[in-house]
Amino acid sequence: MANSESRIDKLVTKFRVHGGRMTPQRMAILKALLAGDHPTVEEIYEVVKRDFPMTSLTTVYRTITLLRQAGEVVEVDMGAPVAHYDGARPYHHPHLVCTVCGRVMDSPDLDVQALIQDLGRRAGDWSLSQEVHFRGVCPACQARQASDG
Amino acid sequence: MANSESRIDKLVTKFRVHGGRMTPQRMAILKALLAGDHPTVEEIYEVVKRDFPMTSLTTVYRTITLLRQAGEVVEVDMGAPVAHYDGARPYHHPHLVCTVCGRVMDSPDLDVQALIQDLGRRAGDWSLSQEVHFRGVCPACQARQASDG
DNA sequence: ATTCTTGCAAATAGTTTGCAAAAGG
DNA sequence: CCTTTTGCAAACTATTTGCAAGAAT
Repeated sequence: MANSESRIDKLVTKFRVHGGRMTPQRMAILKALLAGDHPTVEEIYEVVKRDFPMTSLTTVYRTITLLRQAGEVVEVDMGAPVAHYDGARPYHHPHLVCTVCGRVMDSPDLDVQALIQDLGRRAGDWSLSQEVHFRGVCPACQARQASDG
Repeated sequence: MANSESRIDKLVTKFRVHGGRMTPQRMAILKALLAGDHPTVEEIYEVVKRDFPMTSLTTVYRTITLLRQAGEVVEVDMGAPVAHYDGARPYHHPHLVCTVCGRVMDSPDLDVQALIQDLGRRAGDWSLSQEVHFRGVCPACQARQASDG
């Protein structure tokens, strides 16, 4: 947990530096964001409510929005139908998204630099980021599909 | 237009084969879908209304849903905030999505087969499709950003 | 004729916003 | 104290659905 400890510290600092205030709600949201694996707003909300039951969904939305604006959280939204958030690696990088359960996973080590540069040029000079989304079926859902009908 | 003519024919056939009926609304929607470049439901609706003003948004949604179920239309949805549809190439393939204007473009020729197989295996046996989304800024929006502030 | 399709209006789901009360610095 | 943040309720946007009227085969 040493990693997420220091990441928490960085996020707390971020709030103060930008004139923001550190509230119990925000602290709980930061922890839940980092504890989960690409959680949705709803998932963060559920975790936060355990320790801090009076926190509202609205505040989770607002805090995530703030962190996104500060460049400390990355959104993974394939519109299916809810967005997931990555607070651990707040820079664009490739993700795998399960089309069955919606689960989001960081891509294994993959260098897309050369690929997106070549692709962007050939597309007529698009400036592509490393925000690349792959879609497919995760192992758990494959197993479920095999055992069901 | 010989291409989209035959594609229209294929879609019309698809409706009849599956016991569906060909209505003026559906015909207009098919044409608008193929005439546009990755149009949204709203864009299809606007085009359809020119020739067939009494068509409803609901019917556009329902027709697109039907075509998706029949495997004749592919959805490109990065949740930002509306989905775009590709009726010309109804199989999964890479797309470029502009993070500024939302425009969707087919990827230039790109063989992702080897990439997704390697990636899927290394991710712990995900079964990845060729539905790959790259995000970036299109040339038009780059120019606009350069000339604005 | 019978079944499918349509249009409307209402429902839904996720997210955002206005506002007065509460809390941080 | 003064400003920011919160929680609630209401607004909003994209999409879906129930239902009676209308159209296709």
